[in-house]
Amino acid sequence: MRIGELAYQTGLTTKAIRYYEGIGVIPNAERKANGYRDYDGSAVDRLEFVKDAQAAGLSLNEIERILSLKDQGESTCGHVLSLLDSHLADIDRQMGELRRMRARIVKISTRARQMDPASCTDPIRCQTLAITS
Amino acid sequence: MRIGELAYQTGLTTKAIRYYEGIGVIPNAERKANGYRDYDGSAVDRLEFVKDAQAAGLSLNEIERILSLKDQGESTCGHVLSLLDSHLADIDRQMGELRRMRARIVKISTRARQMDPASCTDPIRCQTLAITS
DNA sequence: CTTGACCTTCCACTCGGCTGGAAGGTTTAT
DNA sequence: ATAAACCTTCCAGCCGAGTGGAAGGTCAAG
Repeated sequence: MRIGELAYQTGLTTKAIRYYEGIGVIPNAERKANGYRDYDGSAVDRLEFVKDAQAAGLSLNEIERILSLKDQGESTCGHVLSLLDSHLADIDRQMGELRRMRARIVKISTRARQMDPASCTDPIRCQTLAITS
Repeated sequence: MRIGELAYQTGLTTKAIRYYEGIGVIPNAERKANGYRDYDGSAVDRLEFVKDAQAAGLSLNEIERILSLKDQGESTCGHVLSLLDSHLADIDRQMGELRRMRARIVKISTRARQMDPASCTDPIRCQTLAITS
């Protein structure tokens, strides 16, 4: 199958597929006599894996690591699972950050809304945002 | 005060301060006879405002909008508050995304751990990540 | 024979928030 | 006199995940 067909089947663009090949997420494609890339069904599987892994929040770099381990025959799902675990920790960290940011904004808003609006015409002087904790 | 002193007082780098000036977040600095930038105390206030607004998750672009309104004398804390509100919505959206991602990873992990490890040596075939919902 | 739909490569650009370095000018201390 | 510690400008590059376009090759249908 040619790259356009593969793109159609996976829902990716041909650009993205070539990009993945360029950065090593998928191996260099076989070529037909005319130079066109030639894929078989396993390419679809591999790209679906890439998509699922991306949807789980893994970067292309992490995905490449998983797949290169696999290509060396060394990978087990254990590797993937430990990567997912560390990703889970990362997500929790990000959520904590967002929660802190949210709390800060709520605090600022609440305080600002309680102020006398007449005395509050300059956002720097009225210190709307000036909360450090 | 020169830019190095301002950087020291605000905890920013001189590079960052010049960058902020370049993109209009802070106004063009006064210059001394030798061409050096010359700041007064209000620059510290303004940069502290920028830092606080950044810590609240606003982009430099949004901060610039707030400050340019303020510089035109049109800004009230009301503007800032409505910006913060829309930011709150944005944070909630991001948190929802992270929650969904987290749930997906937990689901994948749980399922994968229940599989027979012996039959699970290829992350593509064992479909560790193949969850679409 | 030409049109259109494919395919190829390569280079540039996007977003945001800076940082690094080169090449030069100024001030202060020794 | 000279070193160091400032300052100036401008240009380049980083991260990630691609997208856009140019210039050209290939193949099938009408």
